[in-house]
Amino acid sequence: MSEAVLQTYTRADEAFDCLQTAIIKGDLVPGEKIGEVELCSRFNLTRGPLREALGRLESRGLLIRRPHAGVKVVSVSAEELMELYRIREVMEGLAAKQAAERMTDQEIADLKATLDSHETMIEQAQGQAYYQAEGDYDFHHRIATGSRNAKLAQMLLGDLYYMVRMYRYRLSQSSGRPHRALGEHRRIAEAIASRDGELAEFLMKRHINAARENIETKIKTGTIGV
Amino acid sequence: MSEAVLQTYTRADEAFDCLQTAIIKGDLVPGEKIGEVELCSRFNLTRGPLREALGRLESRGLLIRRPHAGVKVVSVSAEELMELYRIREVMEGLAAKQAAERMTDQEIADLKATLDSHETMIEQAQGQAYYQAEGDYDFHHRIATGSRNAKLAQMLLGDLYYMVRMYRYRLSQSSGRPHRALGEHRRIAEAIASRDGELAEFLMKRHINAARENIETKIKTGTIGV
DNA sequence: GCTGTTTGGATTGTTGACAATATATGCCTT
DNA sequence: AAGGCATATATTGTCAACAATCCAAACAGC
Repeated sequence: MSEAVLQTYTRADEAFDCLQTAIIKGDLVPGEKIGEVELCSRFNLTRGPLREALGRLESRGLLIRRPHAGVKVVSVSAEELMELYRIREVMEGLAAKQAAERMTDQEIADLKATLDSHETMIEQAQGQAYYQAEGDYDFHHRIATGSRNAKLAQMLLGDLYYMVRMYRYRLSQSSGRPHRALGEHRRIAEAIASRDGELAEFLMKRHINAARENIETKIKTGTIGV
Repeated sequence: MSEAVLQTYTRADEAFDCLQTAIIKGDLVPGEKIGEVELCSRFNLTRGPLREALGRLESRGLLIRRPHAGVKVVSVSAEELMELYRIREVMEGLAAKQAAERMTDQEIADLKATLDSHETMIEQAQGQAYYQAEGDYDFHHRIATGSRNAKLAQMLLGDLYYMVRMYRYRLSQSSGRPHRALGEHRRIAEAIASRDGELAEFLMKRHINAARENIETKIKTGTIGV
């Protein structure tokens, strides 16, 4: 949670984080119109920083704001979630390719260590969806930053992942295929370790596509609903 | 410029547009620290809407804002421009693929008409870089929206294109290969018209990659500088 | 009884003033 | 004379009040 060098943490940042997590966790239900003053009293903020945070959130597409008509959290649909995964597929494929070319040996070692701890977490806390999700997020996070592509990492970490996590909370944990996902993660890490960019890209794209299909079938079979 | 249904246009939006175009056009030089009050007097704004706009711009990565230390426009590098094109390659490839699957016949006809007018523009105004750039932007814009992928279109049109256009203005027009680009555009349009998604994706990726290489060689040979 | 208008209330957008913080200058110490 | 520290200024972050706008309910007209 706490970053290394934490410059003066302004109220607007606080508001931004609060609202973002609230949206992701579903505390702010989508579609419902919500007033600024209520948000202020709910998060102990004033309207100045709040409005700045709202502007940022709107720019990131997490909420819609019509002038003089209030804000509302974006309503979600299964199709849009699928579209998000299609974007992730190509972007994370690129990230994996560039990571294979540019990651340092140390970063690769850390990546593998992450997978080890992830494995023990899965064994110990079976079905503890939260840790699985966090481990999955950590893996993809490392590859995104390892791509050495600032804009790519920004778009993945700053936009897409928050969106996906929002859906995830709403679906009360999606994947539920920890072992298979872990195996796929390992193979991606191996491809990166052997500096095989094309293979890493291919495996990553297939990995995300599999996750997408997994969710799609669950939605279609009615296992989970949106 | 003027959109069809223009909801009440708030000052913050105005500030956002002003600053964005100023950044893209280079009126705000990168790296230079600039104060809020100066920005206000320069664009006839007050600090409230200005700050909101600054938040949005920062969220989009066009400027960096350190608390109590002012804002500065992102400084650009040739490598970052190359990274942008790599992102464009995969994302627009996806857009082309989905556009081939989802565009209406009317949209495809419009796309082809766009290319026709683009051709006449190139013939009439040889070397008029501005129109070439606009035509190119129009083509890619149509495909992005035609993908029926809201988030993809938002990321392309809302983030990447502004970045690329910023660099473009700074390089005082890049491509300079209108005929070849037009031919590539036509082949992409044909692939979309024949509903061949994979081909459209392949051609689009190659098209953007070629543009990237074109700029890269120009930078390396010193034809243009950043 | 229904539609169109009008008025009232509430909410958002905006403004200006106040407080907190970082940078820069000058002084003191070594 | 050079470096570090303290102060001072200027700039940003924050706050509370004002003005503009939209939504809803009530009333009049058909």
